[in-house]
Amino acid sequence: MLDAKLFRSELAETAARLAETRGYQLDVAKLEQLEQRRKALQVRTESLQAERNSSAKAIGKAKAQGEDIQPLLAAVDSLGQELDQAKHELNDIQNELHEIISGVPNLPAEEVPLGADEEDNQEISRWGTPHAFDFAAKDHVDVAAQLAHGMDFEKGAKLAGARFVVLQGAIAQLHRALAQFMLNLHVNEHGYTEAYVPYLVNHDTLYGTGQLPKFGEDLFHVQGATEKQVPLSLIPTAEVPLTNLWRDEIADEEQLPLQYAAHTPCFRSEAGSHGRDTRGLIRQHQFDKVELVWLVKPEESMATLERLTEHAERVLQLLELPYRKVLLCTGDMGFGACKTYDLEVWLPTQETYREISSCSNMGDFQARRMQARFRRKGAKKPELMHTLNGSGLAVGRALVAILENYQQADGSVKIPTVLQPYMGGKTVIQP
RNA sequence: GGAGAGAUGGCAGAGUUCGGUUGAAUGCACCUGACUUGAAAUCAGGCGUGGGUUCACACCCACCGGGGGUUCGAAUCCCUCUCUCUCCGCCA
Repeated sequence: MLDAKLFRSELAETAARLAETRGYQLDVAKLEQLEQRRKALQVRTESLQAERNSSAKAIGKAKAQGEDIQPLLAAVDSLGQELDQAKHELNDIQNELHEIISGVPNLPAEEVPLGADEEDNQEISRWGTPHAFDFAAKDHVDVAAQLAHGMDFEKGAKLAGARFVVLQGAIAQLHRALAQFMLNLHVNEHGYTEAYVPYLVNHDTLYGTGQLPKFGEDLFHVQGATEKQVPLSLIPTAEVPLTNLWRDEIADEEQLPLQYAAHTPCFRSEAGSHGRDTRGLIRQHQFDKVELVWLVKPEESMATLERLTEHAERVLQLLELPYRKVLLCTGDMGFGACKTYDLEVWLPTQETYREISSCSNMGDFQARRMQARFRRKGAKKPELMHTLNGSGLAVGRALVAILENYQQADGSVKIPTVLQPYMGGKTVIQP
């Protein structure tokens, strides 16, 4: 959420910037009108409340002294009704304002290139050289099909439906090895605190990181056995629980920066992507991810984004997977981000780079929703933190990349050196 | 699953019986000043969060787990939800 003050004192500029960067049309006239009414109503409501408070005190005093309070009661007779009405009107307006404002995306950082979609993203760097195959390279589905136990989409469909998979044998083990390797790397070498978190979260938590109210249809919602139980939702990423660890908290300055890493499954309804990436493991309703989250002081967030991205890159480098780093343009960034790097891994059969990590600085956008704050030493007022998150990496897509990049002519798949200790020393998965 | 107790400011902990000047006693922690060579101890003062009006000074409003209700007035009474703790049962 953007600072409400932007919608009051700098409405025109904010609207122009949102249109320029995000193609987001802010209804300026409506906001102005609502804001005007809000102001009048709030002043009126609060002065009625002040009046009620002082009357109530006067009545209390008179009663204590044994005076007749009937005339005083008569004097405030109509006040209650008036106040009720003013409160309701104010409440309606504020709800309306909040609904509009909480649906406005974050403003991109200055240095983010202007653009409408992924066409305008900026390639920053490339690492590694795509392997030249002297045989016809297969995609990960076909590679896996040749192995003793593979990737079983039919079983996935039987058990749950489309976009679910069952992994078995060496592939399942490789999948686990990847997650373990990543988490160990970040915890042991990059300073992250390992966290185990709930996979089901409440609506306040989802609001905090920006999934609600606007993107509820991207999630799986879970209702307990009784109507009375509070509704929960499956996390679409560990960013949600990790970042919300500091919702409604005030940290001491010395506690920052905070950095968390967690390996969790992620659940996405993929409501808007019917027909996209239907083959293989690329786009599933359930996938595993190692997520990295930072909570920092505002002045440190941009430098932290670089570090966070390097940590994700390090995973690809150690796995020896060719990738490129892309700076997303204003139009392609997520709702809450002010700057995002995507890491894209090389997939030989698609002859293209596919997203495997997304690292974002959310600025104070989530922190404001969550009221995640810190207090500088000696300062009276708490300040909003900045939050960042990045995948380090998506486990399923990393598995895809390995199967495709490490396949050999005989149908076997080499195991990347760094994963071999996690595979009982095995160096290759045989057909 | 059954029975009971509880949720108050950074922490601890009064207030809830019998609603009234209580944004909330007291202690600890913390900050500022005095004393001191320095520190400790002591003394004095300060010390929650969010929001609104205002150039500002300042003033006002809301908040005692969440939501709703009763009332001129609710931390205090009623309803409801959530969470925590104790005992029994069950369970990975």
